[in-house]
Amino acid sequence: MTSPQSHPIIEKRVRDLGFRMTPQRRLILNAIEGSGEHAGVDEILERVQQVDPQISRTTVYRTLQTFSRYRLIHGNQLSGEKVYEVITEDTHDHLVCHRCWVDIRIEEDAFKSFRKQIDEQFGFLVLAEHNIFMGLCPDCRAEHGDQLGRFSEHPKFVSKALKEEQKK
Amino acid sequence: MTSPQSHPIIEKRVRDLGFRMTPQRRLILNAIEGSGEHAGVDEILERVQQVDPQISRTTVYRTLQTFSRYRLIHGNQLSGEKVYEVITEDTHDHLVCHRCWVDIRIEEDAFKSFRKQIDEQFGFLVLAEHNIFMGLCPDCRAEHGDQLGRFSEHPKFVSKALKEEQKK
DNA sequence: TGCCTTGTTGCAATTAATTGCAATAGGGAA
DNA sequence: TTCCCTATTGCAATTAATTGCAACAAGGCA
Repeated sequence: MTSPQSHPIIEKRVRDLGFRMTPQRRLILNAIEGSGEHAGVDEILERVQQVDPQISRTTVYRTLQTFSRYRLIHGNQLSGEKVYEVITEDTHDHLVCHRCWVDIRIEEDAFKSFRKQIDEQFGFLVLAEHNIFMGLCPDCRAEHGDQLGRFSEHPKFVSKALKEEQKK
Repeated sequence: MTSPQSHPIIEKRVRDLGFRMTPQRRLILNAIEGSGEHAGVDEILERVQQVDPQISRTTVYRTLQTFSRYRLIHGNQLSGEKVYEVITEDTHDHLVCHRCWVDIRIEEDAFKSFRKQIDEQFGFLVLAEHNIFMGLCPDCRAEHGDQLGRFSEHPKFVSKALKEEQKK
């Protein structure tokens, strides 16, 4: 399932920045790309170790940090968990529902006019991409109205919740 | 300097949610409000312990987590550090420069049309507020153009960098 | 006001994330 | 292809963040 070469363009960018393309890094990039859009650290480590169990957690942390810093990947806080995605030309944003945690992917276009407005008004160039905007999805609005309710639900991923269950 | 009652409205919201208003929590809220806009965990702990050195780091972590979860405060990832601000009626966003880290505060208005657009297009109600949008400020654009440069600068706060220096 | 329930605190222990360093290996140059 | 420089890795150690639990105290109720 895991392709030997994650993404030729990214690999080139890694090298162009003076970094070395190691098997570990390739696997990490694959793990991020291969797991839907958003991958957490644990999920990445697990996927990576399925191929090579030798790879250390340290390497994963360090790679994510380095690549984030140089904008090869993008880390985002998604309800408690920090998740990563690879930055490609295909930029987009996310609408995530506070209540049901559905993740609606939207194309950059929707954000473009905001960017333009900020440029005109402040002269500031917004580079932010892969934004996650929390809110309420159409279904939840229809069912519960525009209120968040007394409390927002606990921000747990299915995978994490499952793992917790299995422990017990 | 530190007012005995951080913010009557917030205190009410805390109680309304069924939480208890303890001296520790009051100090923590004060610490956040009192330290410009964005306060990191260490800064909060330091400020709080200036008044009552007994207050534990655990309590700070736990309060921030609980209050974030219930949207009394808002945590944001600002270049490596997680920072908090109290959520009041006065919502606003931030433009932070990748290069010089200047923080430009902008009123919600600029974001409103984006919100409206998303509502019309997807039926999704964007609640996200206190957003931090990274980009390039007018000064840096004038000096260096619209490129980020080969690498983005290390995301360190002055306060943190200072502390590091003092250690050595 | 004083009692009592139960949310909250602080300690200690646990788990997660980061860092220092010696060994390893990517990949440019010969 | 081989050599060599140095970025990267993995281990162990350190530091940061979370959790369990007994003691404490906020604040509703009599």
